[in-house]
Amino acid sequence: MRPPRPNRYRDAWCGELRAGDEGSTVRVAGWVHRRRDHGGLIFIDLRDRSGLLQLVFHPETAAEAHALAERLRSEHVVSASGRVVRREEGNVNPKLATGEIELEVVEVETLAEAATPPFPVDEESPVDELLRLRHRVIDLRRASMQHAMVVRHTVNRALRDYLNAHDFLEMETPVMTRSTPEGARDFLVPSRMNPGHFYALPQSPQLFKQMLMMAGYERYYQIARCFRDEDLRADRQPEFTQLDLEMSFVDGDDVIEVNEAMMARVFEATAFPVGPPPWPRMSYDEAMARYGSDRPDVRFGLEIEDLGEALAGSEFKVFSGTLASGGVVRGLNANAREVPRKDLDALTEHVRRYGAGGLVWAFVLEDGTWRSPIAKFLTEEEIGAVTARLGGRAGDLLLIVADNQKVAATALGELRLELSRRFELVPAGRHEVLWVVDFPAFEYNEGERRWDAVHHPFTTPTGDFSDPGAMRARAYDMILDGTEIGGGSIRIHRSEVQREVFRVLGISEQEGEERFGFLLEALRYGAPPHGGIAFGLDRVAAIIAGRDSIRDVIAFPKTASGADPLTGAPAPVDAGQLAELGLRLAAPPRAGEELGARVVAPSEGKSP
RNA sequence: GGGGGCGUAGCUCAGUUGGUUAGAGCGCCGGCCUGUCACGCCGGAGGUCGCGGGUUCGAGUCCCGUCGCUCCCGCCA
Repeated sequence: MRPPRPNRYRDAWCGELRAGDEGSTVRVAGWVHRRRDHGGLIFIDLRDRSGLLQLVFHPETAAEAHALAERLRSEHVVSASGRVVRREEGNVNPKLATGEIELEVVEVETLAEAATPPFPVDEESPVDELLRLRHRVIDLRRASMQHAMVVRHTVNRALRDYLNAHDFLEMETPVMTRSTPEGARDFLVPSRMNPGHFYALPQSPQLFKQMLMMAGYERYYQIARCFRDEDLRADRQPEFTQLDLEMSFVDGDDVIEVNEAMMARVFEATAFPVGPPPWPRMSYDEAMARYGSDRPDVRFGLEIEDLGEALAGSEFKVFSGTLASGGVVRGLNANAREVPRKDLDALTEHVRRYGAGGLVWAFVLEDGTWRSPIAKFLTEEEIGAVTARLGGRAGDLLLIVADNQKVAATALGELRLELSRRFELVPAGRHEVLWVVDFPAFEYNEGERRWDAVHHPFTTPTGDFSDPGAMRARAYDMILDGTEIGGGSIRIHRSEVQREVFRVLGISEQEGEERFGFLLEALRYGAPPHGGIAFGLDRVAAIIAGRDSIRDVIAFPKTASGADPLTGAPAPVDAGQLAELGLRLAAPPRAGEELGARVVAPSEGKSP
């Protein structure tokens, strides 16, 4: 960090003083991280954003400062001046960047006292996340949180640096808008001036950025807040941040190349170990077949193989019946490892969660036969063929699922991931980026009995509209370590194609006009071929910072129930506000005291 | 909407088969301590066992309900 502008509070950063500063007189300011009072000598670790610095208070040479230091407590805010001295041999603390020196304090001023924090500002013990969120200001002081925030900033800065240098314009789009349909539920904002009418918060700036292309802006980007009113997960928040970008007169290759260069810059800036682009591209079909997922984690093996050929003539009904009805039999080789019966049952339970009827397990024995509940139903040839297909050797555990194509793929894909967690199959420090391409354009929704867009309704499809299931989308996803971090496509730039897609999706002429009339109209006045992508910045930052939850890279996140324990949002509003908006509640709000925000307030009222 | 885990001191947790006055470490407060760095030593305070109901002579412990946190399925790119 650059030195601070000298003022009455400080002229140096705590964490940046070094042996070379020995002898200089400096003033530092920050929070009391720890105090070690020896009765005579007092040591205080002072913390600011740059790090820790040990202050020493000598009773003889600085009696007044020493007396004041006796009263200092954790998290008090102070400004202290003194002389930087080199520590004696043996007193050096190698764990501290500033460990070779310390500040011999001459004068200290308390700028603010602090109530005892509800939990320590250190990394030693885990703290309940609700408590961390309730006291987020304290939590954000911790070094690991500050690091996560810096990582996030570094990601943002690298993105902006790259895009600014490549003629992208940073442009803003409305947050109060008409719903842009990505399929999720919208957050709504009632309009006071238009009773009964609502704005929607954007699920993404999708249509606006397309219209910017139609307006001739060529290259656009935005770090955009997006909103989706759906149930949360560790990697999903009701509001989240996307890097959104769009380019005109481009093909998929153009977009992919720009984004590879951009993300390579991000990985470099954050010292995240990923190989240089170009990164591999894998078709959707291949990803589903080999990894059972459209966001394959390729950091470990355990690839899925099709066993249909090996079992084509099998008499075993579970296999023959599945194959006869158009299903598949697939499996993977979990390699040689001790897996007790209890764990096999747990793995079976795991695949059942994804719809599979069951899981067949088989241990390959020295003589090539199997120890397996189904061994007696298969011929020696079939066992040999399956073992060969899976590359099985003595001691290996083979796992097999028979089901329809989609269930078998998903179940085995999730089984792979579960095995990698259980047996820690991902090598430490290994990270892999790849693109998944050639997605199907449409997917048949059995429940609703209609076609859904796999990407979104504005993606250019290829193929014949008479057979939507066979059409492909000009779409691409960037996958990092088995997480989709970005997804984009070449958009539709001709209104007749857009109308055809709406027709496939069952959106009537009238409905299309009502919901997307503005887009269709813009298309009529000359739209350039264009395409772009959006990255989930929270996910990118979380992976790079090594965090399991995106909440750890968001300064003020919400809990899994969508509440903010810090501010108490969401909260009831008074009757007057509702009346102004022309709204009346169907049911009274639950008592505020019951909300998580108010339940835990352990140190309230405890002041210094 | 469904399933799993969790809820005991400020924090992190233990608490046996239901049994007297609910414990530990850290933190906090007080005392001692001049080279510590998660300082050390001595002493002390601190509890609506999430909340409500039930069973029981007796409930932190068993049952029912409920609230909250969290992970997952559904949902959601």
